[in-house]
Amino acid sequence: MLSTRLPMPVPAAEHEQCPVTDVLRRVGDKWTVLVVVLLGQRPFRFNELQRGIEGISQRMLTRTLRGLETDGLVLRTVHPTVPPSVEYRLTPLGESLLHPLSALADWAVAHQPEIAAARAR
Amino acid sequence: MLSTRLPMPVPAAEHEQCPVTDVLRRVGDKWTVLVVVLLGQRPFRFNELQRGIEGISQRMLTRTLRGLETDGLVLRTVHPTVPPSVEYRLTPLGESLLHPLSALADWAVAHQPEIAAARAR
DNA sequence: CCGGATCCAGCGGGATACTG
DNA sequence: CAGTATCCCGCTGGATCCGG
Repeated sequence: MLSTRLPMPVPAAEHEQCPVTDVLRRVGDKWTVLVVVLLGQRPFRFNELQRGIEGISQRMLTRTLRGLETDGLVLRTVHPTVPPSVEYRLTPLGESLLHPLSALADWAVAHQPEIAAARAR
Repeated sequence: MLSTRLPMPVPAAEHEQCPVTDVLRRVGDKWTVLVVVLLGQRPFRFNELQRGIEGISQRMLTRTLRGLETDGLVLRTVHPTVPPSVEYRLTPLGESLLHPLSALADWAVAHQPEIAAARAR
């Protein structure tokens, strides 16, 4: 996709709505990764998730889950009981994201000391 | 790190300054990935980079490069010529980031159709 | 050529209160 | 229980001008 010499500029159209940047910005927000990791363990109910993540507000948990649901990474199932209970689980697509995500997570953990050392300077 | 049953909430201290989230937010910003990918090809000079990325402003290119430099991912070399020329290149740490990054990029490209389809609904 | 300084619009994200 | 509706604030990122 990108030539080795790059004589021409990367056109805006190519990175303005680039799927890579798109995914990275989604995953780069404050809570998404944490939610995905938790749902990677097992399905969760809404309040269960909120109790599971210290510091997240109802609003942000809702927004995060809606975003993941919109992208087809999370499946939302409403059980019409009283009181209602809603279950969230990763879709196969969501589970497939866990692999490259944990690869980057491993990199982050492995090189954390180098990054910290660089920042100290 | 995370138990399989999660009886206790993920403490805020564990994700407030988590190295994984830290890296993801850095990489999730608007221009960083693009710059890293370009520098993964060969060293670049400042204006050369700016011409190479359509739409980036001087300010944002500077900020992006400073951030990468601070984290030890990019090396900045000033050649004291007139006019001055500054060369940017990836450090070994920066190059090592390319691998997990491209893994996630590959995932994004591969599943782009599924995500687009999910969003359409 | 390579920035720094300043100003400003937009969005991410938190707190709180209310509802089916 | 599982949200929605408001309000508000800080930070990201863009535009512009200035300086070594």
